[in-house]
Amino acid sequence: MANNKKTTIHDIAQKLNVTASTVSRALNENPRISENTRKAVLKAAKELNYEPNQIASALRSGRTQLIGMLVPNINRAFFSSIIRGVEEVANSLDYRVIVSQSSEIFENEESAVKAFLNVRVDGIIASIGKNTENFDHYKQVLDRGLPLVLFDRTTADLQTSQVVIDDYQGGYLATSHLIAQGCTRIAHFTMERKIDIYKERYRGYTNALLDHNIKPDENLLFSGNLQLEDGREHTLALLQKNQEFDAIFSASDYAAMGAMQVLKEKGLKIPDDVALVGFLNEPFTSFTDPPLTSVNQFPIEMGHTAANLFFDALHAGKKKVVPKKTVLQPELIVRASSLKEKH
Amino acid sequence: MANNKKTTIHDIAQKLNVTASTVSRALNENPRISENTRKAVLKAAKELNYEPNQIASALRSGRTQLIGMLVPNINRAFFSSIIRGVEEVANSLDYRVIVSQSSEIFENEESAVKAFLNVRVDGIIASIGKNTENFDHYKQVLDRGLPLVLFDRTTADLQTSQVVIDDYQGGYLATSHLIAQGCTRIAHFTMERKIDIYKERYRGYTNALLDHNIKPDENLLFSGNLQLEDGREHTLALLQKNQEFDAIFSASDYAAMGAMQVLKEKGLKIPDDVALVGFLNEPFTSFTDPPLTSVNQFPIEMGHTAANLFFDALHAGKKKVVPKKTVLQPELIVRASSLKEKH
DNA sequence: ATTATTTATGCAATCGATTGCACAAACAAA
DNA sequence: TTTGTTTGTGCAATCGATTGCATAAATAAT
Repeated sequence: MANNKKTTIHDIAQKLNVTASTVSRALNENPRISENTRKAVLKAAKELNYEPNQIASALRSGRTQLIGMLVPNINRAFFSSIIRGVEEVANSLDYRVIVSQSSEIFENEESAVKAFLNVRVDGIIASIGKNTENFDHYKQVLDRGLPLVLFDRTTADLQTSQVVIDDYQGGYLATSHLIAQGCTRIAHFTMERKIDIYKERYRGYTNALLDHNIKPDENLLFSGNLQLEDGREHTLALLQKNQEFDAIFSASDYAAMGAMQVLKEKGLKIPDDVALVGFLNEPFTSFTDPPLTSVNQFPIEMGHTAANLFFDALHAGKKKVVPKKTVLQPELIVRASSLKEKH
Repeated sequence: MANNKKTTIHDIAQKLNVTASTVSRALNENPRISENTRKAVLKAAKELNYEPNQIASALRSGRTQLIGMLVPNINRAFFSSIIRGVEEVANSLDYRVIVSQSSEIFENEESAVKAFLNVRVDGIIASIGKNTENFDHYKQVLDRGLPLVLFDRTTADLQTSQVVIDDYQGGYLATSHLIAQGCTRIAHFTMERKIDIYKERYRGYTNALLDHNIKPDENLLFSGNLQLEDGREHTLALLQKNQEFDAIFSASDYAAMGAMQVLKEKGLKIPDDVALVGFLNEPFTSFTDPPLTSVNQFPIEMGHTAANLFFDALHAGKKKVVPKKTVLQPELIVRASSLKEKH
């Protein structure tokens, strides 16, 4: 049973007294092959335990059925969920996903893209690193006529399809919700970056305030890295400056978590003294005490969308289509950290 | 600048009036090539902006520099961290990782392995699905002489390298710690599966009790799916049965989280009334209130180890080496949920 | 100076499938 | 019957790099 040599289309051809071309066409459902030979080929293929060599196929056809996927960090819930989403769609279409991470390091990003091109992936789905300002490696992808889809962290410098969530709307939803809970002095934790996402969340926050006739107060605005420690520091600063505040909207769940810790340490009640809203809907948000209200970005859906955009571009082929930009609507997941008793 | 046609070794060869063989050898640092031509080739390659076509190389050489990696779920912290670990080692050696998930469905596992073989990966690193009992697809991998490394969820049915953590030791550490905190009535949440890992944790639990002259009590043992809801149910059952207990060691953080919720709802103090220890060290464990003591499995290290075992097997080549089994030692991360004041 | 060895390169087959073009056979139209 | 189409296969080149074997040139040994 253990055929040591893998069987090729030539073996099938020989067995049936036809040529490899015929076998190849039969296997690829080419309409020019008669029903009889097609069946015979399929039967022989099964008997000989034939498995196609995708490498050989790829070399000749130029199609590897591989997608290169680049994320900043594989083991961040948001990104791993997006990978999952992409993988689901890709596998169902018999494509495979090669994953690399940049770890937010520009050189890694460059070399990963180069490696993808060397293995001749059929295209790339990527999220740009935080510190990336040069996009030549991505332009090479486009120059080769390969599909490139950017997600979450994108740039206007590249004319290509992208999928993002409506960060503005996320910020607006979160802030409006806090206002609806009766909060008027709402602090905001943000990050200053090239990336637009934080600016958008901030803009949503500001506009929500203005729409409800609340004047934004610079004293309530804090900029940092949005890690847990940053959240702690911002909150301590708020308390020490003796700033009056009754809510915090953090552009990241981690910083919100830091705030929660400090507030509890200081004996403040959440949400009654200070209501709290984060962003990302990290898995841990439902396990904190109180559970943390947050903005869901639907990462798996985002992965599906990215994959679909990818295949749209792939099937469009050479006829350059107008790049599509899909904006997903976020959802505010209200939990106890911001839900006050009726007032 | 935009060379539309990619340059090949033939272009380089032509430019230098040598043959493609020479160019190939020069690029692969074959010692039979003179220093001069090597340099000339390298220079010309750079000038012509040459990028190797790995597909062509793979077809001829039989080496794709691709590793197929199969996990139950990409977006589980434990697995995504292992992927990260594998990826770090692989990329540093110029290998790429193709990721697929089985979602614990046997058919997916089978077809993923088959797909890996079709793209001619150089080997596979995998964690077996919960319900997998037939290992023929993995045997095919071994039959082809390809390296196969199993991690975390393995089986004795396959003669191949594997890396696991010492689940027994994890269970023993956790339980001993609770005993050291003065607990004597320690409940255990486990799961009944083909997989050994839960049995081992349970065995560690039992032996730790026995070693401290505590008689295991069947009334304190609960079996389920170890999800949050299971933890809630088990805890409610404990309370309703009016079982005396002063600690819970759950084989999963999620079930431990369920226990924490119920205990708090019932007004019990953690750890003073009931001390709590989980397993996995999920990211959320440091964010609960109180933070949850848990057993760290070092997933990134596990990924590194799996990758190293993979490359060991790969370099060993045909000369079948004895499969290695690496057992990583887990670490108990003590947090407030189990740390009592001095007593 | 002649033979033996080493060094550097070329030749041509090969990996396994795909595909444009040619062509024979079968069938339809006139 | 003759010409025109359609249908089903074969031929042979091709994708781009690798590699066993042969060989010319350079060097060492006798």
